[in-house]
Amino acid sequence: MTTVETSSAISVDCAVFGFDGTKLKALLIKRKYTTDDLSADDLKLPGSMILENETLQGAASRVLEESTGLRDIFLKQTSIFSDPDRVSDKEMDWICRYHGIKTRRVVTVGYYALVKLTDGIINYTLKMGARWVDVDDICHLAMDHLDILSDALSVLRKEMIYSPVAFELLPKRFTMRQLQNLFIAVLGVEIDDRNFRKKIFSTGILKPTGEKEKNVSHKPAEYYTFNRSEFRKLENSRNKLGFIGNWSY
Amino acid sequence: MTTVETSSAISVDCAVFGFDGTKLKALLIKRKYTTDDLSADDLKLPGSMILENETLQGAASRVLEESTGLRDIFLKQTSIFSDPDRVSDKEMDWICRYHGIKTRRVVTVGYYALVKLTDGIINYTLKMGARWVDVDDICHLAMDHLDILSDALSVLRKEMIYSPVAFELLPKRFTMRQLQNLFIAVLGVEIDDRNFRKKIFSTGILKPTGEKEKNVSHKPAEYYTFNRSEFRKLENSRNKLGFIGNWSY
DNA sequence: ACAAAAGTGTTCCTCTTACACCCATGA
DNA sequence: TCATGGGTGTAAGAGGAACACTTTTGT
Repeated sequence: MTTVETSSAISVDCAVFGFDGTKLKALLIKRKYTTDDLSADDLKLPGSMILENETLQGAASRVLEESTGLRDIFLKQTSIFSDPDRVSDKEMDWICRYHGIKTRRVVTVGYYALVKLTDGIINYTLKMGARWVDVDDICHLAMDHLDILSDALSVLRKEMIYSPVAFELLPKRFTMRQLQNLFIAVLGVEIDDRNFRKKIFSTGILKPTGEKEKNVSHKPAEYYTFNRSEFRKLENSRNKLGFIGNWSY
Repeated sequence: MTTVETSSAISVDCAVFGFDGTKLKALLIKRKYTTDDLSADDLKLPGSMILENETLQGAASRVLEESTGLRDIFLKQTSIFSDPDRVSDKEMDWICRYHGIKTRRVVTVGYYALVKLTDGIINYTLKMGARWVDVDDICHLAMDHLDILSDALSVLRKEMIYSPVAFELLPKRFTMRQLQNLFIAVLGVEIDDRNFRKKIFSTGILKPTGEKEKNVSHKPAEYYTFNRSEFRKLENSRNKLGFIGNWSY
């Protein structure tokens, strides 16, 4: 039996996703404190150490509110990053200085959040010195934040297929095309227009608003809303357990 | 910006599952140190604090090896349990004494492991004072370990449907009936014999051994093995991305 | 009138489901 | 010979995939 005293700092880092109608974006912030060794212009995910009386979920919510001004947004845990060497010594110095703590090790818990992008939020995040960057264009981040982001993205992909998280990324009213573009952007696949509409409508979770696009130089598209209560009903009548061994992939 | 010094002990707890041909079992251990307040006969999941230079996965592997004598078994992270009040003060005393540490808070990371039950392992675990208990019969565990176990079970259920983890729980050679019973036990559903065989065979991931049961008072069943390389092939040719919006549940 | 995106149906095919009887063995 | 579980086929229905043209609007 091992009885070594061992304790670690625990942080959360949030991959915050938004969708601009065409591209999937992630919220990145500039590191505020830089030293000679660490370049001033690299980006990181919003994150924080957890406070004494906080759950991890609570810490992640707080981070989200600090960086976007939003409460009650979709937020879910992904993985934990616990490699003892996940941050270099230099990075460790930075972290201790930035957070005003002293520790030899930081274990971080990844979260992913989904945000409905509006002008208000974009302005707010800009004011906070944050940026919404196309996920496809992100090839480097501070520390292991690219790993955390990639992991979050892969979780998002899975969830998009099996649960209606898509609607967390769309405005209240949206067109079929926006919904379809979202699937295309996140999953990176081509989707047939007709089959897509058929499939979505067959679930009955979309409610037509009767309103249409205006000032578009083509046939205006109808706006829909997500019928969450209808979805709940479907969810409860889940008799789809014949799905034994979908191992075709 | 909050700059409170904060650090926590991090532990791992492992839900270790085994299958005896009919029932799904979990490995439980008795708490070794008891006090006046804590009853001596409650059970917990195998677990440990993480050591200084260990990843979480490493700590979980170590726990598994300590409690089963096995290395290289299936092991995967589930969730993190970080409620500041997840263990009572009394429990906290026990933990500090048991692990020889001093801390105000323990965050624990859940893992689930899958073990091929053999006489060897059952004997080993018995010698270690551990027991294999029907998961259906477990209604109380120390601390929040029942939550951790339930969470692990729900992850196992999902994984059983979408990936071939079933074979981690079966001996190298197994009959169709064993495989089917495993699905029934884990998923809690009825499964039609003929459709099940058809589905499994159609994937091509089972290799007949030509060998049959002996000394059974009925037509002897054939033994099969899991064709992992064939599965890898299937896995790589995953062109099943038409699965858009399986929200029928 | 033209450019641009919205909206709409049908056919083919695969996969899922439901269902009942004979076979091989040990007792 | 009987009890026990192993092993097999088919038909009907649902859901997925592929595919092309007309409609509405702004310019």
